[in-house]
Amino acid sequence: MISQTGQYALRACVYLVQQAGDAACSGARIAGRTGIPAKYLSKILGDLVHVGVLDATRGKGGGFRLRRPPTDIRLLEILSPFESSLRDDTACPFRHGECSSRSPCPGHDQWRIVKDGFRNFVQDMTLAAIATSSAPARTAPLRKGRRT
Amino acid sequence: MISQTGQYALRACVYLVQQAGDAACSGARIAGRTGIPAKYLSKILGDLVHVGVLDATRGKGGGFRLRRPPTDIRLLEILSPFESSLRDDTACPFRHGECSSRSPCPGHDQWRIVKDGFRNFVQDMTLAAIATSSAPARTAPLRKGRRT
DNA sequence: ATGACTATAAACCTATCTTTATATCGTCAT
DNA sequence: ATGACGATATAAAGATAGGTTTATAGTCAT
Repeated sequence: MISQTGQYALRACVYLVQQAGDAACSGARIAGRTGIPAKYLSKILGDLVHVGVLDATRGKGGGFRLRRPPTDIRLLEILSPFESSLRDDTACPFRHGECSSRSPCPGHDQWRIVKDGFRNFVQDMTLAAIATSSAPARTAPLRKGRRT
Repeated sequence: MISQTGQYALRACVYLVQQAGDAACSGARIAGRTGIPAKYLSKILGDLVHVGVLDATRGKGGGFRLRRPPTDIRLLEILSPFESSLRDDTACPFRHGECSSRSPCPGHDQWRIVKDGFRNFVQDMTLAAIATSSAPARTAPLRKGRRT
């Protein structure tokens, strides 16, 4: 449901939150602790720099760090560079072309509940919420069935 | 959320239900009507024969047809040959190893609601339900949050 | 009637292209 | 010089296409 790459991105960011605060964290270090293949992770982290989730500083003592506080980063932001289904609104999987909200195919509504469940999850859940080992700390309540 | 291939499989089966009943339908015909690349579809349909969803007869007048009544076929059956996430139970996307139902990470429960929503959908929804153009005709009610 | 021919259609095998996952090398900062 | 990011190449998987083989059913001449 979430691609390997997407999961790597999430896990790396979670680690950065836990490693909290001060110094930057090298890619190699994150890879070691999270069990993600080091070289591949470096590419992923690079993408997260491009979209503005991470900051990178090179050279000795450099590494990656979150650009904004984790309470302000939604999972959607971390995942969307890697999950095409989150970027372009995928069409109805049951019909060829002619299936919209206006003339829905059977199953359309039920499917949207599922799809929206996923989308709302990554859209409302913050990085802080999944990283803090304490209480759920849900910043925004999950609302279901929001119509598009 | 559902792979291209999985969507093709669903759409082809839906077409077979609509084309209802009697004669077998050639792969080329299905491809033409559903807009699915013909050669690729033939491979997909072959897979669906292997798992017992479809019957195939060769030669003139041959083609594909459903092996069982569509009210008896769950979407899960059609999708599982193509969606690895439906076959092997994917682990928690937020943590490395140590995250179970017993010691859940934050976000674990919310994520399971989303994941179960998807799984229950494909598990409960029948092919007939998404193919009949009339009322939803939901055979089994969707239950949510069933714990594993 | 019956064998041969032909049209039809699935099955199979391989080749290409795109996306995803991974490794190698180069570049920059201290 | 060394630690660490960055861009580029390779590998594997998913998606697509081409062509050949095999099986079946109808047709047609003898």
